[in-house]
Amino acid sequence: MSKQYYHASTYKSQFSIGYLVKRAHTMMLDVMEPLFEDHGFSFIQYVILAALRDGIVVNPKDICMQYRHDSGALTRVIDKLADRGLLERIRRSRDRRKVELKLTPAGHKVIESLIPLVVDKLNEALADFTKAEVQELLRLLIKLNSTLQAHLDPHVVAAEA
Amino acid sequence: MSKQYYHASTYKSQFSIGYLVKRAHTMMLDVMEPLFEDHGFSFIQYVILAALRDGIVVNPKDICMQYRHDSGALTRVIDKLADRGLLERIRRSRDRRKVELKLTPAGHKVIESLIPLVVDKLNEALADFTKAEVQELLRLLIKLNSTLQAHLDPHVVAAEA
DNA sequence: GGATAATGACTGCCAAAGCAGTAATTGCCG
DNA sequence: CGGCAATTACTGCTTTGGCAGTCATTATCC
Repeated sequence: MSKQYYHASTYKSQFSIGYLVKRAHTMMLDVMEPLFEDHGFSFIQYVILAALRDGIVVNPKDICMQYRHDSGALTRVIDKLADRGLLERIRRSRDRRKVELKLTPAGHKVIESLIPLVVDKLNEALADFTKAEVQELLRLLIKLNSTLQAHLDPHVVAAEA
Repeated sequence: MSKQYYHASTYKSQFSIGYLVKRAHTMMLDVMEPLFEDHGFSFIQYVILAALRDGIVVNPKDICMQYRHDSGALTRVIDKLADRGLLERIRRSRDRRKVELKLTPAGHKVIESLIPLVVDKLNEALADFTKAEVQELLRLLIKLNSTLQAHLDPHVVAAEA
């Protein structure tokens, strides 16, 4: 059905998209995590603040799915951020099962102070790239992600009803 | 010093290389992990077997650095794989601090049986890509990784002594 | 409309990762 | 050569993530 770029008989991890993505992610963590720890935040805490800032997530459930974080563990992380006054939980009457997460002014201030540090590191990581290469890498990653997303979603693929 | 692709004032996570790589990694896990669990292996166990198969790592230390896995935690994972007879620890006289990990025939058999499953999923994930796109994505990821690697290594960059 | 299933956040328990410290071995430098 | 720092694997303890189950709320279906 799908074309064969990889073949079991010739497969080597070194040229696997999976391996290369994992490796990139690993090294990104190595670069980024110290930034946040210096400011008293774990990586997942940064991720949550940044995702809220940019509207990537609204509810805890969104974070669980987007970042593959356990629901139970997440509750406790959010507790800590809320205790520090960086975000608040809001129960809307629309669907009272859901909790809407919202950055407080203090939360906004924190995430905005971290962004420049991240931007610097990203620029360093891309120092050898031309502008066209960066754009192409972005395009291909976005394409890969949308394919993976479609492959994961139980959503309807074909036409029906 | 380094060119500015990202700027703090316009930064949005959605177009961050870091975010996109993390997202791809997350979804790869969502796709791959069930494969291994069905066969009684965790993802990290698969990673270790595959890395040994392809010569990416030799010692526990290699795994720690390559995959950012805690040294202590890793000892216990290796214990279990050794208990199941999939790999063995060898002390060479060359440097007796190091432990060389080696797949047993049973270990080889297991990893070879898992590879086709991985290959299938990778091909599905790349179904919408042209061959040229795949090659370009590989090239750019490898380039990104080598830049990150250089940035992380404490090794000497400039000329000296 | 009312029973039943599904959803979302949360809690308690267990397994795994992260941290610090230990022991054995090796590299380094006078 | 001899002392000290660095490296590697490993062990105990703490923190965190993963899992199962609960409760409240909403959607579904007869």
